[in-house]
Amino acid sequence: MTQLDQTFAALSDGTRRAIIEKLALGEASLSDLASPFDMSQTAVSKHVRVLSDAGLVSVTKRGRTRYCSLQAAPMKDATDWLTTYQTFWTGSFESLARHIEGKEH
Amino acid sequence: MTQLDQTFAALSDGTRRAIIEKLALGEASLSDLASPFDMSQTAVSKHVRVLSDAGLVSVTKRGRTRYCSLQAAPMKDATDWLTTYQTFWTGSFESLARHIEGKEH
DNA sequence: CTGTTACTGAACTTATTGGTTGACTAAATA
DNA sequence: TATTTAGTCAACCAATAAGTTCAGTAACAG
Repeated sequence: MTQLDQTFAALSDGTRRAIIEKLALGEASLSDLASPFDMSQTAVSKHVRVLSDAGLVSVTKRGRTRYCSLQAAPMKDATDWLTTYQTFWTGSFESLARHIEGKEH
Repeated sequence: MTQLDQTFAALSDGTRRAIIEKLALGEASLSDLASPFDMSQTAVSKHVRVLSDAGLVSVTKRGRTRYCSLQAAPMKDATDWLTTYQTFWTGSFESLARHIEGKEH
């Protein structure tokens, strides 16, 4: 699994995206993150582990509480990959073809 | 699985991203897509199936050949999700917090 | 008509995912 | 000190993913 693989895989689950959305508002503890969901805290803890393995979230322990916060870099890479091909999706196909062919020599 | 789940899951595999990169240059047959990879054509066919189930690629049959081409909409949704939170990653946290809180009333 | 090419489908294997429960450690509180 | 709270870890389960092989269909080429 490459970094990009892990990032997109982490984003492919609605629970994990909801966690990211909440963390975008600021740091949160694991129990804060878990409370809205209809699943065990262990399950949420596992989702956070997936996010942190992918480097999207960092976890720091203060007392008995773990605080989670977002990490920018890997998600920026995913955004960059998508926006490169966005050129195609928005219709300016020819310029993208030139862009990609340009990389190959 | 929601549409966004499927889109991100489809993008989480390097082989599938390579297929998308090739299709960004234009339509290609399944055998064209399969040839660069060190795996069976059946495996590549399955990857294309994942992409087409997610709506990222459309397949049309002409004669005995299947031609694949990119579909914009679902990937744009993924890009949109990411760029919403990009506001955070690029550092302008306060404005994102206002943006998200604004959606909730 | 015969052979080859372009695929699909079914059956199978192995690994990973997303969830559970129960037992545990560590920190705060009464 | 005793209890609750925050969280992890290990074991387990069912479902899915990513690959394989083999057999088959459909279309083109000789």
